[in-house]
Amino acid sequence: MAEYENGVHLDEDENTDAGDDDRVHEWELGLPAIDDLTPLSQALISPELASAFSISPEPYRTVLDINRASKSTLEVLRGNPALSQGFSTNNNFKSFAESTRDPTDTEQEEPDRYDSQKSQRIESPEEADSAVRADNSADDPSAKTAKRPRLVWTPQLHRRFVDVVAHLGIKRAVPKTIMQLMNVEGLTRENVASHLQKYRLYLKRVQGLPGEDPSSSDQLFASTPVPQSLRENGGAHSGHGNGHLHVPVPRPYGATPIMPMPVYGMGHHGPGGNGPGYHGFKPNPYMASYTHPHPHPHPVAPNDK
DNA sequence: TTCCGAATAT
DNA sequence: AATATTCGGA
Repeated sequence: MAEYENGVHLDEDENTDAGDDDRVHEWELGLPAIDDLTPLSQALISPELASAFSISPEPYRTVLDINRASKSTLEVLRGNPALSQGFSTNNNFKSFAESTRDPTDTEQEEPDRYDSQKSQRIESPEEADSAVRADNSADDPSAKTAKRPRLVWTPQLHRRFVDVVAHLGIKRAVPKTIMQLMNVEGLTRENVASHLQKYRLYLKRVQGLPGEDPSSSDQLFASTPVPQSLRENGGAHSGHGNGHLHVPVPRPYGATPIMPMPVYGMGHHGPGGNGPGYHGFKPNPYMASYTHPHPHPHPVAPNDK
């Protein structure tokens, strides 16, 4: 399937050597924010639909592969021939807005970036790429020993999280792996573990008891669709040798596309009247993959533990 | 030894 | 409530 796709093309009419970095930068700025794109984990068509129409299953590819690929792409774009590997600690996309920063800076740890302009958070890829902390007073450059400020799970981060977890499937979704695949600067395994714990609780709640008052649920979680790949399934991945065994039950569309309403953005307040209807997110082209909490939608091998 | 996950702490 | 830390067990 196509990856993040943007119909952007470069104009070749001008110089091609001199201000390359600038041009690349400019080009990058024109790209949609990472969160505006349909997530990699989200199949463009539902599995049911795919098999119903005999669409060849997408070759298995891990997010890791994709990350690596995009990294190479970026490096090629900026003419960096150093294509050595080793990604888990490298950040692919940063340095976007970093051209304005000190170019001699070699350090790239320490995820400290917090907007002093609280009212305007620009949605950009790097926003989700570095963990946003609530404090940036400590400047100990060593990532160890220094107590990191509490991680704030912004909608962007959570999105990424859900994305990765969905990709892995509930069984493979363990903190370390999630953390690696999320590839968020400064994000620790503990951070993920903690969030994962909570997320699992949330899933249990929601999948168990249908028809609940949305107001009683977490805003953050409620605003993110629960991928069907999380339905106590091994994760629809490489595992099966040849999967003709599935009984796809093609469900025609017109089902019940849920469009979770994002209501976050500002800090803690009750459901009182909020001023500006802050919407940071455009509706996602999610397919109707998740209708109502039906216990067993599909051919699911109860392959839990 | 590293990692996971539940319990517990802040 | 949200996130961190602890801790027993795989």
